[in-house]
Amino acid sequence: MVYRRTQQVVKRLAARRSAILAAARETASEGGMAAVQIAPVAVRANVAAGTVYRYFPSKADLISELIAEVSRDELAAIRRAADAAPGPSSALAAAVTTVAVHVVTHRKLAWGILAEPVDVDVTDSRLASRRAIASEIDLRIAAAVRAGHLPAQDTAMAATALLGALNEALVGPLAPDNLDDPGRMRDAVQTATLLALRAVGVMDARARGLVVQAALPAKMLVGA
Amino acid sequence: MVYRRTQQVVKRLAARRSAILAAARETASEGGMAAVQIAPVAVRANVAAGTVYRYFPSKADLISELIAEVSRDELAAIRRAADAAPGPSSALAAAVTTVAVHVVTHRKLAWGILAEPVDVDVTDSRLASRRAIASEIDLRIAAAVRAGHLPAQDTAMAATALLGALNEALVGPLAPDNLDDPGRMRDAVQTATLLALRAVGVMDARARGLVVQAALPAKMLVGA
DNA sequence: TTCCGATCTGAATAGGTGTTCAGTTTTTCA
DNA sequence: TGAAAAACTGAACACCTATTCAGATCGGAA
Repeated sequence: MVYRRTQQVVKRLAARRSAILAAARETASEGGMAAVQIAPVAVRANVAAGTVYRYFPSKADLISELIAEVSRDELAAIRRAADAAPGPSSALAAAVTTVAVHVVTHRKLAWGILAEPVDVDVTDSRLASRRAIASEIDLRIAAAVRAGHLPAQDTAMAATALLGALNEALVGPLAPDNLDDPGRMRDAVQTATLLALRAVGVMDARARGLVVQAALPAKMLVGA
Repeated sequence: MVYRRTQQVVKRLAARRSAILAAARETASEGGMAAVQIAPVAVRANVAAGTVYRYFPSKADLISELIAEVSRDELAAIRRAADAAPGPSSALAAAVTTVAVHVVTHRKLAWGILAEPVDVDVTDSRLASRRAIASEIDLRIAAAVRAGHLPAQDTAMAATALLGALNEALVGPLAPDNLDDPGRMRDAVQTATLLALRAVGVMDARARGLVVQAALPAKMLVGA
């Protein structure tokens, strides 16, 4: 054996891998998944097209990992926000608001991860991503139900529907325009969150209160 | 002028056009939009691939018209159901139930029309389709608000979110399995409809009643 | 310094499907 | 019946981008 991966090399390899993923993420954020093509991503990451294949077996794997990464970040943010809340209802509201804020602030990326047509099959990672977020919301709904704050219900379907409502209202093609305007964005987030919370049975008045409370911490997360 | 389109020919042309569209629709129903390729559709419609292009300028046009057609049918069903209802709340419930029943009974088609990746750009027709359905729901929500049955709200976003909830819960990748089983299907439709109605502010108890009432007519529509 | 394997490069390749079009068939009408 | 026009056929083409791979370069050990 005359060659061994030195620490330095290991680091550089890892850095390159990250660079490629980051390039893919930036590209998706700017131009949607359609823009995530091997050649442009490679250029952005300062490598040749062929090099991408030394790090990812295929484009599908690259995009899958991009989806997984974004999904992990989002999940972490949701947990952070929810765990900081004083009770189950607040936690749910915080979780939902966090999702809402995240998707409006990264609409193209969110759309790309959720539903934008891609030429490779990323069904599985999209499913996993959805499942992860939905499970987390499911847990929070279930906790609120146990606390007697919400009516008994099919929490899995409730979580799914809640996210569907949020996504369609905020990132789907029928989402309001001018969501880049901070004021409109805040309104949209609050309105959508209110709808989502009412869907699972939070009473209207209570929901409004929770939304307003939850909005601040979630807003702060954006800067982080 | 030595050639004129005779009535017979006009009919045959129209029939062929319909046959091609029908073939596309069947193909989409069975295999999703991904299966809608020119060659297979042409075979199914008993024409050559080239002939498709005498009726539709491009695959994008073919699919766009497929989307528009399905959308028209759906809209008509919604209106029929809602108009038959005794009051604004019932009308809304009937409309929502109709959508729910339609999407669960034609899940692949619904998914294809809503969100499945397609290799051609059908953004516009998808948008138009969503907009048409959403507008109709919007109207119904607004009517219920005017009647004092629902709190004042952003009816446009409410309609969008409501449909998002329904679609995600019933046709999205997280929808329950075994929706082919009639019992499960009925449960899923009722649960999703309940969630959707609560989102726009229908009180829980009232919503349950409306859902049960609306379910029957909507079920009947399926057979029609 | 020198050698060898790992890594990188980027032009060439591959594969799949929408689209075209030259030739064939069908239809109309004098 | 014959001629002209429309309609149809289906094999060939075009296009696009993921993927490959032979050669160039880099990094580590003796």
